[in-house]
Amino acid sequence: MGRSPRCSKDGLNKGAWTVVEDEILKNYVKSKGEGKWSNLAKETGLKRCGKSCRLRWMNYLRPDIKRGNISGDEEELITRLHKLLGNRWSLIAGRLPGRTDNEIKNYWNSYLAKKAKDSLPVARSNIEKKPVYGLRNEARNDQANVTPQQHMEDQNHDSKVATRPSTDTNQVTTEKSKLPSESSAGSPSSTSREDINSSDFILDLSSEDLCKMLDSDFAKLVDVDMNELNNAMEGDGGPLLLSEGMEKSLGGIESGQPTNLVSDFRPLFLESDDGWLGDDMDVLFSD
DNA sequence: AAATATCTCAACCGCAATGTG
DNA sequence: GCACATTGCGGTTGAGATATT
Repeated sequence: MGRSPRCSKDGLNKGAWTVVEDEILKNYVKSKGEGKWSNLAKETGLKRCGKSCRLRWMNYLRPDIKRGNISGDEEELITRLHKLLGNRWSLIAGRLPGRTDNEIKNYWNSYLAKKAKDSLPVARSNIEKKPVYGLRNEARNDQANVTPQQHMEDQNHDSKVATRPSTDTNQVTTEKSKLPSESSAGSPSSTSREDINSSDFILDLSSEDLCKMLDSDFAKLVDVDMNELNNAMEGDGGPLLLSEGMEKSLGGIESGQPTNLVSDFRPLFLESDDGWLGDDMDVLFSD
């Protein structure tokens, strides 16, 4: 599966990984830890670029990766997070223990995006249908003739740990301050008040992670908006208006009524004199 | 049974951010 | 401050599996 080797530039292998390559990579990470991907090839003689090694480790060889069908809860969480964050798959993956950004991205593109596009509610009846693919996966897993990779996979995931890897936290804390994409996959990514206030979503986030998310991303978002808003207010742009769709998604805001994005979000994202306002909500959070 | 369409997912690519000398 | 190397992310590709005609 996957792409076939296209070239052997610089003598590097491309395409599907072999069992031997996987073993080399795993052994290296075991002894040296993650991070020094470019050194890996030099020190082990593995004919793979660092990028490829990292990808293989992150998406496949990590011992804590969870395989199998996305559960209904996970699907709902993905949907909510995508609505909130857009196509920031690594950030979304950070909230789903054992799931990789690639896996979530694939799942979204192959299934949830269509659902979102069709504006279908997340109906259980549809979820029940999905196991058409789930059955396919199960059938694959049950196959007696598994590829060496699949075999390894099974071994790996039999012993998988359900806890989040420490890198997940790093993913959140080191996430770049990109704004949520609105152009992504034709799906809504506006930040809805309903989502922000959604108790189950909030409960799903640990206070630590949420604070990190807010500190790393939305605080910057607000900073940008503050500057841009000031310019817009004083310049030719006039009051910052939200699109009709965005207003609707924010809920309770009459269409056409000028909306001050900053003032709407400020209570949620900005710090008070005594610290982030969310601190007061910590009692609501659970880990 | 064969041809065709659809789906899945591992892997590649390009870009931007970050680190290093 | 600059140039180069490395890392990380999101978008995209395409082989193989499966479903449909």
